[in-house]
Amino acid sequence: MISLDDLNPQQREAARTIEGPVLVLSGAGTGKTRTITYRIAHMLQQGIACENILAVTFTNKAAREMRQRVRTLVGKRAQQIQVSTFHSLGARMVREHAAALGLRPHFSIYDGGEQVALVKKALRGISVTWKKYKPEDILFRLHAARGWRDDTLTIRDADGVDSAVLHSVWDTYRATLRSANAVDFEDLLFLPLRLLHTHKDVLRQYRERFRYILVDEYQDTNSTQFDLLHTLAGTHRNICVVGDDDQSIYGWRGAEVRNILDFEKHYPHAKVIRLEENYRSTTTILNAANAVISKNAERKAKRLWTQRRGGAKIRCVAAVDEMDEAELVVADLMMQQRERTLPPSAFAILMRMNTQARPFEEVLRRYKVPYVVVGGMQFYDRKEIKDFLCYMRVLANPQDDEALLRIINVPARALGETSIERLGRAAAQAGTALVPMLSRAEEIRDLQPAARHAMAQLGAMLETHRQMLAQQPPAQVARALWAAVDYRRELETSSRTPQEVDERMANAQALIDSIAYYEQHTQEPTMSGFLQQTMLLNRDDDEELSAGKVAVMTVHAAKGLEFPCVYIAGAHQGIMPHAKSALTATGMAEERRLFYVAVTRARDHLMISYPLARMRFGALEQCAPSEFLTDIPGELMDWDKNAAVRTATQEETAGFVALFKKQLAEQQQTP
DNA sequence: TGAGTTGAGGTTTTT
DNA sequence: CCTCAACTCA
Repeated sequence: MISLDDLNPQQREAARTIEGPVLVLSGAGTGKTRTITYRIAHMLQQGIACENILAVTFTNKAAREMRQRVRTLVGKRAQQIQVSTFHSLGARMVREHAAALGLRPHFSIYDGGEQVALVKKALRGISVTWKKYKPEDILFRLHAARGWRDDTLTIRDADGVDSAVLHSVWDTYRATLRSANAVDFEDLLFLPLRLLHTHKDVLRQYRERFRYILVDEYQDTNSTQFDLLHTLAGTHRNICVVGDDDQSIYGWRGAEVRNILDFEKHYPHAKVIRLEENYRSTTTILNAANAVISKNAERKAKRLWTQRRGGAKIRCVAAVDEMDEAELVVADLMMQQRERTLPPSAFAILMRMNTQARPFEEVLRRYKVPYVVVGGMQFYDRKEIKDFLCYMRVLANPQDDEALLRIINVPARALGETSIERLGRAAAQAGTALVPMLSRAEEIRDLQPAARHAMAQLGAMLETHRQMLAQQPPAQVARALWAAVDYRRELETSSRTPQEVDERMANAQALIDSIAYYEQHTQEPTMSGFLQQTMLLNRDDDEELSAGKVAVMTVHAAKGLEFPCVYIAGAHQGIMPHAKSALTATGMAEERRLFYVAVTRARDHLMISYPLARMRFGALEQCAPSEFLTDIPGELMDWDKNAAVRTATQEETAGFVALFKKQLAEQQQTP
């Protein structure tokens, strides 16, 4: 049994208001997850059935955490509650109604990289070079212009891009997906929406089932996600959204802050609850954060406060260049660590871009400070993992031409560009996908005998294992195919050391293990089921890997996290705010929110740094301190040590750096 | 097919 | 400056 008395009055109000639309504005560190989980537990106590609750998040990690925490509150029956990401919910709906949406059951899901590849291909097809037209940009425009009813484009503002090009690319893109029996990430939201609007019975069924909807990080929803939620919540309007407009930092990806700002317009008479008591940071840090964010014009008024008094001042440091900045930060970090006997995991170094991490990595490595760069090369980004998954995709969905093209000559089978092109032409003529055409290689006239043979062999191998899939569990088939593929041969040519070969083989092996794991935890395991799940599960929980290490990451990656000691690096004009975003008012507002998110990650200590000059495009460039620094009241900051933030001369800073380095050297000698 | 060369471009990236 | 990708020649 849980008691809502454990919550503060506002949290309690949020947990207790079950019926009707509710907007919970939860500032950073105000116990959002706690409130949500208590709310769910309370709903169950009120007799609401598990299966009538739908909780939607953005990340798998958030979903997992929510499920876990509800479970500790209410026990095993929590498993019955549908807690999922937008995309996994969508994938499930698409899977359950594949036929109605014109898909065959074992459809593939194309990720961002493959979407870009398709756009490139389409552009090449109409001989448009993608110098001026960046594929990512085209893709963004296409998805923004797409209507969910059918796939027609409504281009309002082509803005420099030839709309005929957009239409042409779109047609090719859709046709390719269709013939590959594949969907892209956006389809996982669009197709459910279309389904609900075209099949009233299905709509009724989902509304009946999901009578209570809860949405996390609502400020990050895009217009499709909004429509989907709005459609599902249609008649009952039992929708509770939780979010913080001040932490909306994904506008560039299509997130609409307006969704949260206009919630009361979309849902008249909605109850609005503000969570403003912060349980994370010191007064100093919160006051600084409040000062920065209050400069934003359009926002839901709120002011974070805490019962924690005072706190250390925010330190501000200017370094000579980026390398010096890294030295200063790491030196300080090591001193803090010693003085306060904190583990490395108590520290985070936050930056605007991944590329800024380089000097920090170098210095951390030099001083043997354990660290992780969060968001670098991910497990699923590795070539061997992608190749493995493509082999499995080809098995599960023989129409998946993209997957086949990736692995058709990996390991090398002497199938070059021309042979592949001939295969493609023959397949197009026969009106079939590439995989079935492989087995009919002898029908392809102009093929070299060697290529013909290689194709027939590959086709036979794939066909054999595809048939195995009908009788044997997926992990077993995966193991068999992987052995037959002789991928080690590929690794031996592309790896530098024998250890690397073993390591990369082990990576692929780990995937086979995860198929086995999936089998044990799923009622009707299929290869395509595994793949669909895996495609949506990127950046795996590297929590174990990151335990006990200093976290180096972008501010975006740090959202939702907290650390006793935070360093914000590269806090200068051009980076924070970023020059490209500072051009528009909305961009600027988002940069400010980003800085706000960075500041509010800190529990106790915050140090902000920037280089006075940095190498850029080969030339040394002067850096001015971030304009956001001037918004922090002076009494909260400590910059008298170096006076750099106002106008440090090179000499002043150089002197400071020298002093700091000397201190560091002393530290090193007495470890 | 693969290594070497040239040239452009250089934000963030939950799924 | 440094990286990535397209192009080029052996």
